[in-house]
Amino acid sequence: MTATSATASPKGTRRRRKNDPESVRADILAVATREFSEKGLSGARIDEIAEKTRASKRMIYYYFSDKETLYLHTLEAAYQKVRLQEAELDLDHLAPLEALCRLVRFTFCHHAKNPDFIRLVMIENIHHGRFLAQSELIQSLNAGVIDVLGNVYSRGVATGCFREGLDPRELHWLISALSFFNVSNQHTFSRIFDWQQTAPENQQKLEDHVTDMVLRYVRVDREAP
Amino acid sequence: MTATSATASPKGTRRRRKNDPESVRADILAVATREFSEKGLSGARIDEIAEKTRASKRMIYYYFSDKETLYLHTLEAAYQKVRLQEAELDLDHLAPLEALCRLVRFTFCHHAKNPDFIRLVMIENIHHGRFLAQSELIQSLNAGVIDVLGNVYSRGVATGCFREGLDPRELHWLISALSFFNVSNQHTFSRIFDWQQTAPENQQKLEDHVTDMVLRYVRVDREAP
DNA sequence: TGAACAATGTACGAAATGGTACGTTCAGTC
DNA sequence: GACTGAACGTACCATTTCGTACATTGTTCA
Repeated sequence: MTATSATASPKGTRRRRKNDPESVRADILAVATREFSEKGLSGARIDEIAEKTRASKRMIYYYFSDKETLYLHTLEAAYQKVRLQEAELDLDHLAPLEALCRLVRFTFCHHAKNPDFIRLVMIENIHHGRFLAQSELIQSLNAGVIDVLGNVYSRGVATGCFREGLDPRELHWLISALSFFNVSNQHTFSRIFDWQQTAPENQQKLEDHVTDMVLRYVRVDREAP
Repeated sequence: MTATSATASPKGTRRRRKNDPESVRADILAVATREFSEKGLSGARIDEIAEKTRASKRMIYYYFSDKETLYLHTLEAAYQKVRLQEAELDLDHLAPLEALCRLVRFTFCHHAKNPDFIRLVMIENIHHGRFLAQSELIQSLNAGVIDVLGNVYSRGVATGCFREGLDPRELHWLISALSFFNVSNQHTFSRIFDWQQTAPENQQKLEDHVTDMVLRYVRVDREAP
């Protein structure tokens, strides 16, 4: 257990400040993530972030220079977090078909479980990806994702259960699209079509659809009997 | 030809104001659409919209009360415009398979051609669809979309070329997801995977993938020879 | 022609907002 | 213990930004 709240102090004693740079920085980043992902770059307010932090506004500028830099760090931290989670997925010991099935289901659920991240990516796209463009960190983080899928795919082609000629990057695009949209457009879609998209039973349906759709697309046409 | 710019006047003559409420309103809405879709609700500035308009800031408030109401009207107008374009699609005279193919390709291209609309929908989702929820207009506009797809689908089931048991609404969800993502995430995807997604040849590839994927999903499994 | 109302221009106000100046306290080093 | 740089608090500033008050011009209709 590390040093905690500086406000907790022996009663009556004049409260002494306790320096804890690491946790202050982390706290700011956590609050900023919530605020930016909720309200966007222009919608989020530095003053509000400051209020919700244990630290003060001064500290935000001390560690992050300005609003846009704070946003960039938020984005980077978010990518780092999700890619770390994804790295836990181990597909090498599975047969290609099962591996792909597992990968798709994981991607779908993983997106659904990280709406903050999805929203940050949406917001970054609204800004034409100009912050992401500044970050070599994010670029490098994501290179591996395609390789994982590429391995599964080529194993499947070798085994004869997957069609030839598909590009892993395009395949990843298809899987991402279906998983991303599930989170990004849940509000408009639910309201327009009067459909509780986020209800567990509907989420299950969609996950099955998406998985099934991808597998049907990649699998070889049914072999003649 | 209707009344035009009030700035054009016989030389030397003291410029007289010409009232043209319809076009002023339309002009404001057009500029607001660009600004909101580019920068979001909180990012767009009323003053900037006013500057880019032939009218003045006063007029914005005169016709649209406040910023949020202007945004709502922008959103409604955008939905109206795209649904009108979609209504031109006539599928009844086509065989189910061709009709579905045509519908998917149309949806994909239509999204690609209307990035402003897509961005507004993204922005609306960032706001949890709370403005869309206020608009009965938008709700009613979209009801028909499912019916069109539903008709094609049931015709296909009747003909025996489509599988049974699929829900038109869920089918629409899948088609939307693939078409929407193509526009909404083009920036991050292009940058992260170093892939010119918007290049014509890649757009063609994606359109083919998406169409093929949907058709494979809906078609009956290959009939035994 | 002249009310009466709709449409428009100009200038301004109050609050919000990003950012900073300046001073104080903490923690490690000689 | 004195010194130094990092870590932090408070108060403040300049600008932006939404919105409005007030005056003026256009248009329609009796």
